[in-house]
Amino acid sequence: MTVTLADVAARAQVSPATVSRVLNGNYPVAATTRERVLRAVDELDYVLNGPASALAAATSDLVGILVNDIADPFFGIMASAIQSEIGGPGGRAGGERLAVVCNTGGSPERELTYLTLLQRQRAAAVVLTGGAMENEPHAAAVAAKLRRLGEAGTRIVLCGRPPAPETAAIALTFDNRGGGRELTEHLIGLGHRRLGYIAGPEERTTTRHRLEGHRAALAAAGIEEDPRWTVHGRYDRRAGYEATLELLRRDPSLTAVVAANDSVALGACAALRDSGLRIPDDVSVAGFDDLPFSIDVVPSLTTVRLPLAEAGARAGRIAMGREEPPPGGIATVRGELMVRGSSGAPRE
Amino acid sequence: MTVTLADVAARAQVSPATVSRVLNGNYPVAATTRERVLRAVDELDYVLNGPASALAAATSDLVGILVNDIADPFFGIMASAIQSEIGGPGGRAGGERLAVVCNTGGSPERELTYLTLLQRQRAAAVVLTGGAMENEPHAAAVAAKLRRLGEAGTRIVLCGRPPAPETAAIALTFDNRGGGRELTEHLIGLGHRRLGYIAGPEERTTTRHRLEGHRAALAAAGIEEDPRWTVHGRYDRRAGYEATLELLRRDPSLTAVVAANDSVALGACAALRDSGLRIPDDVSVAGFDDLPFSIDVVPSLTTVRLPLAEAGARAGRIAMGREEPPPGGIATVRGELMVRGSSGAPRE
DNA sequence: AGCGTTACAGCAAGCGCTTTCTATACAAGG
DNA sequence: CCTTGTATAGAAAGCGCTTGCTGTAACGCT
Repeated sequence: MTVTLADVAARAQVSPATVSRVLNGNYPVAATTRERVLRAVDELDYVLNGPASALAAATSDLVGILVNDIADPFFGIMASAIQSEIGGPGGRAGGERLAVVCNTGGSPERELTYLTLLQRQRAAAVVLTGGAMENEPHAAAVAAKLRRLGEAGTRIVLCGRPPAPETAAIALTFDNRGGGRELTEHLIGLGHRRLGYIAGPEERTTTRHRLEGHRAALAAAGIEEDPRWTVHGRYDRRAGYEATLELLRRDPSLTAVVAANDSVALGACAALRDSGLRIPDDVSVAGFDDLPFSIDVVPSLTTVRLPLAEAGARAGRIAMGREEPPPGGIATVRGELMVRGSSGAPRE
Repeated sequence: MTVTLADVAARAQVSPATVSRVLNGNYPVAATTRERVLRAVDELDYVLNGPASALAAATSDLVGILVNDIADPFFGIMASAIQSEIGGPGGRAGGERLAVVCNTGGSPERELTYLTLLQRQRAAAVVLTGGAMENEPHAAAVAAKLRRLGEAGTRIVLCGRPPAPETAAIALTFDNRGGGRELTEHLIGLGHRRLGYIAGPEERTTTRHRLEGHRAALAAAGIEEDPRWTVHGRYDRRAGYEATLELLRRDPSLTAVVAANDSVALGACAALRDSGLRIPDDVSVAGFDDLPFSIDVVPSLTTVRLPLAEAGARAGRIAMGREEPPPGGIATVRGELMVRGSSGAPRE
C-alpha cells in the first residue's frame, strides 16, 4: 500500500541502492540517473521511511530538547533559538533534523524517562536546558544516562545548566550567582537594608545559585540576613504573589523584594499593589531573566538580562557540531544588570 | 557494542521473541520467565531500539505538535497541555509516547516540511495549533499532506485552527470572530466611537476572524470604520508598540485601541504611555487570549480569555484516541470576555 | 593496442525488532 | 491410556532501508 524505495527503483529502472544514494546524496550518481530517480520519487509521492533508514544507518535525525516548562517563555525562547540552529526545515543547517521539545515539568522521573526515550530513538543530540535538580540519586541517574547516551554517539549540550562532571556534556552555564549578587548589590547601593527574597523551588541549582549570589551581596555589605526574609515557591507569578504576602506578614518593614525570576516578580508587584504599597516608592522589586514583558510592565522591571536566545543558538550549533565547544567543555554566560523603574531608593 | 534484544534473550535463556513479548506485554508470558527477562534487561541496561521496533511493527510512538512560535506563551500553554495528555513520561496515558514540538515560525514551507518529517517518522498523531495561512496554494498543499498522513493512519487534530475540509482532521476551533465582536461591543458599550485596531499578520485566519468580529461589532453599532484605524503587524509587543504610534499619528483622536492579542496590547500600552497618554483615562486598550501576565500588568488588561490549556488537553486526548471526537469532527471553543482595568469610558 | 583509471550502478548482507505460525508440555476429559 | 485443549516458548520470515564490495563500461595514457 505504501510506496517503498523499491517501488521508486522499479519505476526509475534502477536498483534500490541507487535511489537511496540519490536521496542521501552521499555517493556519486550520474545526473541523468538522478533526474530519473527524482522524477519517480515525485510521481509516486514517495516519502522515506524514517525508522527504516535510521535502523539501517544506525543514526537518526532526531534532536531532543529538554525543558522544564514549555509554557514559560524562559524555556520557550531558548527552545526556539536552539531549534532554529538545529536546522529543522528552513534552518541554516544542511540535513533536515527533527527537533523534539520535551517538557519535563521539572520532574526528575520525567526527565529520566525522556532521556531514555531519546536514547531509544538513538537521538543525534540532546540539549538540556534550565537548572538541574540537586537530588543526589537523581543527579547520579541522569549523569549515568548522559554517559551512556554519550557513548552511543549522542552529542550532549547543557544550556543554562551547571556542568555535569564525568560526562561528555558540553555546558553553557548561566552565571546565576554573579547576576544575583550584582542585583542585590544594586539594591543595597540604593540604600536598602531590609530585603525580602522570593526563591524558586528548593533543590534546584538555579534557585540555590541565585540565592547564594544574593546572600553574598548581603554579607559583603555587612547586612545580617533575617531568616524570615526568604520564602521558597515555584517559578511562576502565583507563587510570587503568595510569597510576597507572606513576606509582608513576616516583616512589614521590608523595603525591597528580590524575586527568583521575572514571572515571580510580576506576582510580587501585584501583591504589593494589592497591599496598598507603591513600587518603588514603598518597596522596590527586582526580577531575573529579563523576559520580553519585563520592560512593559509598570513600572518596568529592574532585572538581570540573560542572553537566552544567544545561548540557545550557541547550544544548538554546538549540538550540531557546527561550532567548537568552549575550551574544557564549559562556558559561563554572564547576565547583565538592567536597572529600570521598579527599583529606587527606600523612603526616608 | 550496544546491547540488543538478542543479548537480553541469551542472558535470560529465552528466545528473542519472548523478550519482545515481555517488553510489549501483549502476549502471555509465564511470570517466572517474565521475571527472568526483566532481570536480564536490568542487568544489561538494555534500551529498546526505537527505529527497529517502529520498522518491524510499522508504528511509532511519536506524536507531532506544530506551533507557530514556541517562544510565545500562547503556543507554549497549548503545547504543554497537549503534551501532558499525550502521555509522555508521567502522563496519564499508558504507552510512553514522545511528543515532538515543532516550531514552524509561521512559515508555510517549514510547516509543510515538518509535516513531511513527521510523515517520514510515521508519527502516530499530529496536532496543529494556531491559525492557518490563507495562502491558497499552501493551504492546498497542507490539505493534501494531511490527507496522506490520515491515510497512513496518523490521527490529526487541529487545535485553535479552522477546520480543514476534505481531510480526516478533527478541528477544535476558537471562536475568534465571536470573541472579537464581543470585545469591541464592550468598548462601544462604554461609549467609544473611534477605535483603532492593531491586527496580526495578514493572510492568517486568526487575524482575519478577529478583525471580522471587530468590524461586525462596529457595523452593528452603526459606526463607519475609517481605513486609517487598522494597522497590521506581527503578533508581538514590538509590533504593537509601533502600530500604536502609527495609529496615533494617523488619528490622535482615537479613544480605544483593540489589539490582536495580549502581547500586542502590551506594546500598545507602552506606546501610549510613552506618548503621554493614560490608560484607560485617555485611551482604552483591549487584548485577546488572556495570557497569564495580562492580569498582572497595570492596568490589568481587558481581553478575551481563550481556554488554551483545556482545548490543548482535549486535543491531546482526541489525538490519543482517548476521547470521542466532537460530532462532525468540528467543535467551536468559545472565549470569555474579561473586563478589567484597561478599558473604561472615553473622556467627555 | 593494451592497461590502468575513473565513474557509476547493482548485489546482497544485514540493521534490531515484531509477529505468524508451529512445537511442546502439561492438564483435563472420556 | 489416549485425545483434545490450553498455555507458553521458539523458529523464522520479514519490515524498508543503507552500504561495502563487486562488477563493468568508457576513458585516458603510453
